[in-house]
Amino acid sequence: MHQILIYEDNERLRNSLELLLKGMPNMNVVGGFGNCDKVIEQVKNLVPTVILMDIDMPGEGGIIGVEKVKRHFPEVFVLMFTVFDDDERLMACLRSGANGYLLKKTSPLQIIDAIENVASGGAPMTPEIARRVLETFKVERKIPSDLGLTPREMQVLELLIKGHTYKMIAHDFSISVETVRSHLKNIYEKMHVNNGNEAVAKALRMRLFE
Amino acid sequence: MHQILIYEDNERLRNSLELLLKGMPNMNVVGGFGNCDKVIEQVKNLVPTVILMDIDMPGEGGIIGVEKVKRHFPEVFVLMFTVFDDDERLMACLRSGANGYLLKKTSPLQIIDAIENVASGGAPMTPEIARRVLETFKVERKIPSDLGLTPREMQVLELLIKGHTYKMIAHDFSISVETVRSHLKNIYEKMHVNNGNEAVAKALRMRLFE
DNA sequence: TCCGTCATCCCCCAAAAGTGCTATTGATAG
DNA sequence: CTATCAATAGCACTTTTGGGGGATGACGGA
Repeated sequence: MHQILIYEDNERLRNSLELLLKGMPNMNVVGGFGNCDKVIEQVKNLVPTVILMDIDMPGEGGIIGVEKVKRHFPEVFVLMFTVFDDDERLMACLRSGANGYLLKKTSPLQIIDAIENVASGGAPMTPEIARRVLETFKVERKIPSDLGLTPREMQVLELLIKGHTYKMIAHDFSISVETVRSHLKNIYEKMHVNNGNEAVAKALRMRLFE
Repeated sequence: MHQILIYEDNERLRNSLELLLKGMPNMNVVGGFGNCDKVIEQVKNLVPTVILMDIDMPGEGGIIGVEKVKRHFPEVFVLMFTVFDDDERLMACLRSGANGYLLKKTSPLQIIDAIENVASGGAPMTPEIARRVLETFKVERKIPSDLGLTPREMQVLELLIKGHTYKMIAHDFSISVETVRSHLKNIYEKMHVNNGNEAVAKALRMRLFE
């Protein structure tokens, strides 16, 4: 039996949802609210297993809502339910740990499906959303920007990032400090930076290391 | 009519797939191979619209395969199809631009579905895969880890990351170098690091700045 | 009011880093 | 065979950094 809590500011829609879900034999709607202002208390009291969460609500919206819920009750499944489909909000919800993301044009049948799905550990998304999530991965792929650093230079840079001094680096590789110096000079030149701090920042931002 | 190309080293499975897909009125299997060694040529000659791609194959596997295909023919949909479900490989495929990811335990019906889905711009994933993709997002979420840095200290650290020297920072804020020094000392202590490079790396890794 | 924190400033001093040169060796590519 | 390049090393010199002190005024909470 799924215990469902609904956050949706449009009363008519909220009522429709309640009706829809109550019509299912294995679903129980434990509550419905128009904003997330008291979401923590409400979840504590009503102990839902799945939350249907609208994004755009007066007062605290669904993005703050999912954050709060997931921070305090990570075991509760949160299913975002919204008309919005901009990447900004989508990513914000996903980062906050939303378990699924439905667009409001989703059919009632699919909503039921999604609830079953999320409750059994899945992550329901409309194909459209899934596509955009994958798109993000591609975008996140960092250009294998080639600075032309030699293998040795990469090793030296790596230790520099770890906070090692020239002396320590020299010792680690059993080479002279002067050599480390030389490598660093070349590294700085290739990276177009003037000191270690900048090089470290640039290297990490380019995802040369992680 | 979907033009389908199959990469799968298990011949029996490959034949089953061909049979299955050929049984559909709107699908045409244009070819099937046991590895990706000549994937570029093959795609060029057979002009598929959708590729079913196994990951583990002798010679060039599916990960190299999807990379090649997506680099040369970004418009062709690639559907990974594998027994492997480790995060490593999954992410590698997604980053390379795979359009969907199916586990081999997926039912024939779902495979048909997935092909239709991917061809219409969706991103079919098993619920299990979708869950893990979302999981990745959560992990990537930055924890607002609190080092207890004061506002001023944050400003100083920010400039340090930009590669500014103490002197430049002092000038930027119209304060003395000694003050910058003091701030940095406090910053290093709070961050438990011993020098600027380490501080820069730690700050960026903690996503204190971006 | 007193205590803690923040931001500011100062001194000293040693260690580390950065700059500009040169130079040798071995491997590799043309 | 030569030219290039990676890796090694050195030296001289300046600037920057880090660690150890200590001090002041302002502000805010207990």
